[in-house]
Amino acid sequence: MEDNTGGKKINMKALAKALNLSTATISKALRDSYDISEQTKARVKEAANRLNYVANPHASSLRKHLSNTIAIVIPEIADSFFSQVINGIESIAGREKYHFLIYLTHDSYEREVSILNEFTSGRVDGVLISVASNTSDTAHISKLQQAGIPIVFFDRDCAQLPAASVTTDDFNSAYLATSHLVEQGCKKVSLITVQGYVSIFSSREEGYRKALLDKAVVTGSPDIVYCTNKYTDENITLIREHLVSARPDGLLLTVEHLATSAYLACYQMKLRIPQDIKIVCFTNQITAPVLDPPLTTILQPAYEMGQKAIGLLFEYLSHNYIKLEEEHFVLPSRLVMRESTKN
Amino acid sequence: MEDNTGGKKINMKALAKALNLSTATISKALRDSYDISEQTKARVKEAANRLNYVANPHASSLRKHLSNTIAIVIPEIADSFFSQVINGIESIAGREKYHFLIYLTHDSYEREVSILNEFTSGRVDGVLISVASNTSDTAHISKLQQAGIPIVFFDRDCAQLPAASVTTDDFNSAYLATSHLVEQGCKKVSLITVQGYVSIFSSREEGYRKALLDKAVVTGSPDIVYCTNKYTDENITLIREHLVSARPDGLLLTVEHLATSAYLACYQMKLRIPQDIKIVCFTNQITAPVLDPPLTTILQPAYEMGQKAIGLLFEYLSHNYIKLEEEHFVLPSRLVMRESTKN
DNA sequence: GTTATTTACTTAAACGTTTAAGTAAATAAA
DNA sequence: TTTATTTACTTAAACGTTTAAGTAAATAAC
Repeated sequence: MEDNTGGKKINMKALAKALNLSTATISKALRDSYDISEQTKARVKEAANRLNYVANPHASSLRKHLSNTIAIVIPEIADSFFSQVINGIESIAGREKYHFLIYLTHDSYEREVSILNEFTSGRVDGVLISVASNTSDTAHISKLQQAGIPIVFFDRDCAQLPAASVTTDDFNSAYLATSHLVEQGCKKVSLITVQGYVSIFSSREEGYRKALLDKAVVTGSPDIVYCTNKYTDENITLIREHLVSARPDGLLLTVEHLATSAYLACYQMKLRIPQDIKIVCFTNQITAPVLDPPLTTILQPAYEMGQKAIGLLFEYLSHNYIKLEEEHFVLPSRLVMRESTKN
Repeated sequence: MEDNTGGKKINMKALAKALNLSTATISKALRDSYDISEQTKARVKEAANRLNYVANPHASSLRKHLSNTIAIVIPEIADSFFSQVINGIESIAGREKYHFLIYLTHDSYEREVSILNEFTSGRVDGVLISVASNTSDTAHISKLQQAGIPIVFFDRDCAQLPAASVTTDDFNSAYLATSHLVEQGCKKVSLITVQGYVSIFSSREEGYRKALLDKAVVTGSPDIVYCTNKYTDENITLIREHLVSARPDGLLLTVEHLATSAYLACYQMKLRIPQDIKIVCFTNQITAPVLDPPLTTILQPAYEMGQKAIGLLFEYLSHNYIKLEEEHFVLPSRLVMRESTKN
């Protein structure tokens, strides 16, 4: 590592000496400064290329107060939603000179705090974050903003904070999905969700509640099961118990991994989907159409959300002065109807 | 950004002045150096904490020639395999002081080359990579090794290179899966795969071929369809055409996203799984047991591969001198039998 | 009581860039 | 021809750490 005898660590000074120029000239030539002759630029670039010179990013960042690095902070990655978001981000940013640091909070507030606190150090130029579901105190986020680090929320935002956000219409989607279940004949729709302070869960819950209220004539009262936010057998048990005790004929699932758990719970209970119970899930899994039965989903614009979020950040960073805290985008989700809610 | 009037960018010098100490003392106190008194250490740490001081990582990295950053280079992220690998990596490294840069090659050799070339700059202390499927020339990798940057391959390695690798037993898994299909009664098993120089694909193909050879009495000759390595309608068409022209009664799918495509193709052709055609797929998707019908899978130890790969890198980086190029781990995959191959 | 050692610091150089300021030579303007 | 401007560089400081080397005071050894 330190003494890599093989690789000759070529730096700017070495390059300068090789070309009999000053490091200043090298630096400017490589960045196409106007006050270097074309001839010299060509000479420098050729040599840099030939010797595999790549500028040390730590030195540059230190000097320029710019890291050309963005932090992506998400709860989990084993989820097609976040995977697609990252793809969206990368589709915009890959061609730029930016680098991406990825941090997983595992949906823990404490981890989120300690991760974000570190960002005041200049490690990153901006942050894209989908907050942990139990994040209610937002001091760590405000602190970062006060330190001048731009933040864009995506998917899960903190409504109370003045910060840019790119979300989808969770309330509406849940409302539509619940209505859809009722319209397909469900008399007793339960919500299977996870506990959290985060807007997406509360919005989805509210959308669900509102739909039931509006359809009060045909539906029972809200009935909600709170699962853990990871794929475990525990959730299957929770859902099964609920199926036994509450006997719902419709389920709205708010998280991707709950689809598998709910299906398995129904199989185990010998409940037929959609004859005995109808199911809708918020998910972007590509397998939805080949499930047994094909799953009606609320498909979120994950890729586009990633693109929009990084787009906002870049716009801010390139000093096209936008007021980040005033930027709020709500991209529409889409209800994709399949067999699991067939009448 | 530059003049963040609100946030007072506190650095070591400011902290030193506030405590009437030199920066050297601050630096050492924060790193628990033996030649600072306990009293002073406490004072420094308290102040650092109170003032939200976080050391500038660019300055540290520049001075120490260590970035505490690892690059993860993968083809795609919209894939539960790589998601799980990243989770595995993070499970080991999250508690350490390391940061992760993520790079997507989109399975393009050219992108891979340009990404890796940049790593000679000192940006990262090590690289975890799963190479692009069309990577055959490995000069870019050797170059990095010669520059002293440790590399660990996972999943997709370059067999011809002397470098650490953590893979799974692709040949064997494909062999077992193919044999399983034959044992379940298939007379004509086709391989649906993607083209690539990468060992996983060639190994899986060889395992498939070998199994057919060994079972020559009952099976037809190898029949292989090469799809594109992303989830597109084009692949569904390719598979359908193959179903028509070759009339296989068994399919071995080598990539996760092909499961959905193959199922849809069969549905469209009114082929019943497993009665008319049996299917096995290399996939870690959690929905496998709730597909129609439940899918027999080759489940790869993705999480464990991530853990092992980062473990090797850390072992090397902490100067427990291991010869990285001699470390080769093959973790077993598991054939999980379900309805899709039922007799 | 003098000398050696230890303790707890400080000084200053270094890491590899970038950039403001400076400069000599060439060209243009007067 | 003298002065002003432009061209194409160089010098040197700065970014914020870390660390080798130095040092004064306190303690220990003799």
